[in-house]
Amino acid sequence: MESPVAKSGAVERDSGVPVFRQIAEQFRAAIRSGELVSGDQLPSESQLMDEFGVARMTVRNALSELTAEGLVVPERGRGVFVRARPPVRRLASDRFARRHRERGLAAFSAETEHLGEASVDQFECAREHPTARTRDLLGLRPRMKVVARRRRYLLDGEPVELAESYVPLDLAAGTAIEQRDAGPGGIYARLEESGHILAEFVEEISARMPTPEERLRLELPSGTPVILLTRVAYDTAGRAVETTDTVKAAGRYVLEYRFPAE
Amino acid sequence: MESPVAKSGAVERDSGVPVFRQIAEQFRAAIRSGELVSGDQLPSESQLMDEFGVARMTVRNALSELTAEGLVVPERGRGVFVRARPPVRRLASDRFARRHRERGLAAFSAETEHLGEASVDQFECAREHPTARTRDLLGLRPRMKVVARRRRYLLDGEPVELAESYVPLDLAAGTAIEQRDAGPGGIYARLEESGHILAEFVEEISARMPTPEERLRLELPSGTPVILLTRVAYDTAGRAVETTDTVKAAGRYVLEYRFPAE
DNA sequence: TAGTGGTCTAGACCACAGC
DNA sequence: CTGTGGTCTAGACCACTAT
Repeated sequence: MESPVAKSGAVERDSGVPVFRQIAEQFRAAIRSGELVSGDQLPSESQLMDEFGVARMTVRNALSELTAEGLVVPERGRGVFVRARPPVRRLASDRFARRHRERGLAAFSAETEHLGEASVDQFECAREHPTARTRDLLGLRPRMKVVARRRRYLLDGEPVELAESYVPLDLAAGTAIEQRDAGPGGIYARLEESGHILAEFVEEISARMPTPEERLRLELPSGTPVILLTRVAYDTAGRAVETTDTVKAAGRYVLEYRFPAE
Repeated sequence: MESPVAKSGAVERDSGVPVFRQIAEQFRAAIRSGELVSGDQLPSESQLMDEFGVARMTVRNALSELTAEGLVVPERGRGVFVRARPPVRRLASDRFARRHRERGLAAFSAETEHLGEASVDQFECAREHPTARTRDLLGLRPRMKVVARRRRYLLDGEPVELAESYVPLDLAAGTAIEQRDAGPGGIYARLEESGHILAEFVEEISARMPTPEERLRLELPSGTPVILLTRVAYDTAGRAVETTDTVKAAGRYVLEYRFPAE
């Protein structure tokens, strides 16, 4: 394995800066400068031990720091590679416009129409008691139930998003909202058909590290955070008629919002 | 150190699940269930070695996994603690409303008016050539310069946000935009005074792990991502008159956007 | 001074990828 | 088969915190 870093492999033992951090910094610099690009292989651990004259743990410490930063991805039996940056997907805030529903597109389809081939490979639907948070978002009284729709979305066969939608039971009972396929235009279209014309969406965005379960289901490399997006839909009477929690792989998405300066 | 996990400290050596991961999972469960709460101290490394009958590296591996997930924070010479969750700050999308400027509040002040005492402790201002990305966002021709304002914002004395704003030089030259204190209402107020009435904002949001420099400047514990927010301000003529890149500690913020269902 | 986490060494055995 | 990263052991010295 030839690496620009390998040749200049030198660390100061008594500089006060830990050796493993010096090694990590050399690779950080190489990646920043473009010397190493997406998919490039780093020298193996044993090569790095030789080149820097350190123990294996020191090398692994350096590599795990880079892994935690999301810069490199180790592959068992193969090597450590500079992380490939999948193309970024842009979600514009008009993605729930009525014109999309009128063309028969559900929310996720409208979002991703130009981004790839969308599909759902995990789906659960149930009537249940909402969590306190969901109850607050929907403005429900205690003991009222909701219809919960949980699903995993794929784009071109790769998992990109986990979503959980909740609709108050009195609005969803017996409708296509309780079916796997909620019909053309999705659940928003069904809600409007039953007289709840949508007036406003409120979205909340935050980010954090994924839970182990989310890392598995979204097939995330370590060192990559998730974006949490919660949307609440209000009808023209000001009632919250639906809320969706989504977990997206950060770095695969950019969210865009436009708003007037008033 | 008494810990609920410590007493049930048991791992299966040949279950196929790595021992360090089993140890980590026990603490994850304890934190999830509320058995361990913010600020609680975990058993020390040597206690964990005894309780689980493993080597120190195995214990440290478990702890570093929890650290990378942002669940715990090690403190040198003191111990490992369940991470304190600072209060979440909500930023509503009306935070740039003209009414705030008319009250003399600059953007950050309007954002954070109810959240704490805002201040700036690092400031740089320079005329320079923009990066390709900034030039695109502002729709500038090559070789046009911008005024760059870089600063670090504090809330109640704690760093919460890094911001870099860019204004085309022809709009900023000689104005208060080049001063540290851009005056009442901030740079948006100055732009409107010079005839560029603001019409629309476009914000882009993404998230990633911080660079080492960002981690230092924002005093972030490891295992906590940052939210990147880029805003472009357009005037009534449709010209991009300003753009700001901000880096926020995720987990300290929730962003909120409201938009009509159209 | 005793206890904590931070760094580092020098080994070992394993599962997995690729030839 | 060889080389890779994944896991684990058993030590060592250090800087820092608290008492």
